[in-house]
Amino acid sequence: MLAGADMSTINEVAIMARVSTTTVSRYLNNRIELPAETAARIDAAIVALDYRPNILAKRLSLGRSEAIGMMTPEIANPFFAELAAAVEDEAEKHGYSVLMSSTGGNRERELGSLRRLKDGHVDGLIMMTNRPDDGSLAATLHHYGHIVLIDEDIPGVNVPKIFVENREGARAATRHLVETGHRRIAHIGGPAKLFSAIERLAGYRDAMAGAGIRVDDGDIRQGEYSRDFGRAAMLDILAGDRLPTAVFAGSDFIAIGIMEAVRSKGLSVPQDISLVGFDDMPFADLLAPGLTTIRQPTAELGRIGFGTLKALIDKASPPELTRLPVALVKRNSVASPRS
Amino acid sequence: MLAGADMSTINEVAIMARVSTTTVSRYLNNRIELPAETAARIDAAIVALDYRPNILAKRLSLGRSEAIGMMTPEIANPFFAELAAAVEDEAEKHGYSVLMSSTGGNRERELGSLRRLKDGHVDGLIMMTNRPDDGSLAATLHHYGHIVLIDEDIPGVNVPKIFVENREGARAATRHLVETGHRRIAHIGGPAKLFSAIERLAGYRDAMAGAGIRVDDGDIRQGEYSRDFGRAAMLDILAGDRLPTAVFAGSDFIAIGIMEAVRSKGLSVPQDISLVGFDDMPFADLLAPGLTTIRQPTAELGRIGFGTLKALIDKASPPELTRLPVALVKRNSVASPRS
DNA sequence: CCACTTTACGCAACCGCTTTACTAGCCAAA
DNA sequence: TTTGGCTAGTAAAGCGGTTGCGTAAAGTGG
Repeated sequence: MLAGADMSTINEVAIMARVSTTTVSRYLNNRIELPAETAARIDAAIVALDYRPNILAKRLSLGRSEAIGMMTPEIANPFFAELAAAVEDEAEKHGYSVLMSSTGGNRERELGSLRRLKDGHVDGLIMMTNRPDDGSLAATLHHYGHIVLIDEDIPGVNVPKIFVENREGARAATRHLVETGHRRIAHIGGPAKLFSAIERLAGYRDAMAGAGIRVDDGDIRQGEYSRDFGRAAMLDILAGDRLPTAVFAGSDFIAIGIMEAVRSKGLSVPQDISLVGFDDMPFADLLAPGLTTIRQPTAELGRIGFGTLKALIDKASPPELTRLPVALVKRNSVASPRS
Repeated sequence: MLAGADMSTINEVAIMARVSTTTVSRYLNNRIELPAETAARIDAAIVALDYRPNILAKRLSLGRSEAIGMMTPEIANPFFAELAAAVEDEAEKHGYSVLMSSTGGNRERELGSLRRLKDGHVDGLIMMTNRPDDGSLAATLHHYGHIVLIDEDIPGVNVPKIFVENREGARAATRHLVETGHRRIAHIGGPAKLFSAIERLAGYRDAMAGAGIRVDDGDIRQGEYSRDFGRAAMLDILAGDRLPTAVFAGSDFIAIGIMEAVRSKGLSVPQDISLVGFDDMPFADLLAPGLTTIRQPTAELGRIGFGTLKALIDKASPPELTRLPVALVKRNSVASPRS
């Protein structure tokens, strides 16, 4: 049975219930109170006809699509996938559908996503990005409504934003290494211009300063949040003379690269090098050793993201900025330094 | 600028171009050929007014939503995420949106997904499942149109299906172990009633038979496609007396569990136990050692899945069954057995 | 020059729901 | 008796497209 085939309409319900379509519509949308008897007749008609409102008509009439868009750089990234699942879950509860769109960091596709918003495919958009904006996105965004930024900032954009406590998390990660006895701790982090990477670096510096340790700038490397960069940066560090005994990685992907580099030199984690990551990707505990890392409240991020967007759509005024706490997850990639 | 705010309509375009809306509509949908001059007037009006058709109106008028649904058990599973990305990519090219819905294997949510199809939220549905159906889903599905089954079968359902060569892949995996010198090869696979697991087991038996090796039924374990089951099953095997020198795992998740079990007994992969997985999950090469496994053509599965669904929607007759080839990916989890 | 075919469009109904503006009927208070 | 205020609805105009019929004007063959 295909939609539209022999679906009954609100009009048929009205006729059978001996009222007008207006009444049925109002009744169904709780915009009127009817005497029990009338209501019962309508209910009966609905059941008898197996009536379900034609959502396409409803949308046109209301001018709303009852769908939101979700733009991620890469849906195949487990972090985004988990986030997406949470958003979808929450959206469903409120009668919204979710249109995914992974841009692969492609400007064209990002604009395509925005066009869908403009063209009314969706009522709002949850945006995620993973690379610094040159300002062009920020400039464009002003022309659109109902946008929420999640996880990563696009500076200069005036929309509600939801981030995690990057700085606090980085501080906790670094402090954990310090408390385990490490003094020489390197940091291999994300893009120097990327919001989250900046915050994480700051947190690292906080903790080092707090412990009274001077940071050698050669122990800080910034690049992509990727495994390849992690490997390359670590190899470079390992090629130096005075080696760190621990590394705080700006992401779990970077951490994996670091592990590879360490191993390739015949060293091992955590015996020779302790390692803390960031993100708690689903694979973090599949690794050997399990990766000690900072867990982001992914699902929470998604839920709150949707809630914020919905508030926007409903003309409420959600908070401009929400920060979500992170937590240190201890596994087996950290040990005391060899004395 | 919000959708609906001050968007111009087809009528305004018509007036400005001094034609009727009918003509504009037909022109835009290539249902009419107009003299160059008229066409130019319409084009000019469209540009001048920045006109873009109201998709909500179009959908109502056409009775189509120009969206498809995609139902996965778990979008956070990287395999599904990759598949989803491919589907979305292909759908976008054809002007379709994709509504994701991850059911978590929950019957309620599966039915919710189907309801969306019935209610016209979407024009078609790509279904994935990961557990045996008791027949109830199969029974329900007959009432719906435009459904394509992907990756995993629901027996008794009469819709186009797209699977990978499970049996052939399992055969290749097992043969690879045999060729590396193994004779005693265990198989820890998925649910005994699940289509893919059955096929993979058959492929394993094929290869063993082909090599003239008798299979001891105690070397075959069936359970969930999960890490936990893999670990438990492997521990059980390791607790026995005559140990296999290699294991063919029904999925990469199972393989990870196996690795853990092997390690927990002080043994190692591949020195003591060789291991081949199935799926080539993105994390397969993050592991140490890298997991030799069978790669599924995930993106292809998504692309063909969408193509097949679109054919269905367009009243074409897509093939009832499509099989996609798989390939052995050699990494470092297989070695010759100790002599 | 007439009948006939194209060419180039237009009229108006329709998709199914929402919503504004209005009313018929009844009761109570002045 | 009139005025006013409920209660329980209704009629009809959208929302912005698509499309089955039609038709006037121009071209064409005989």
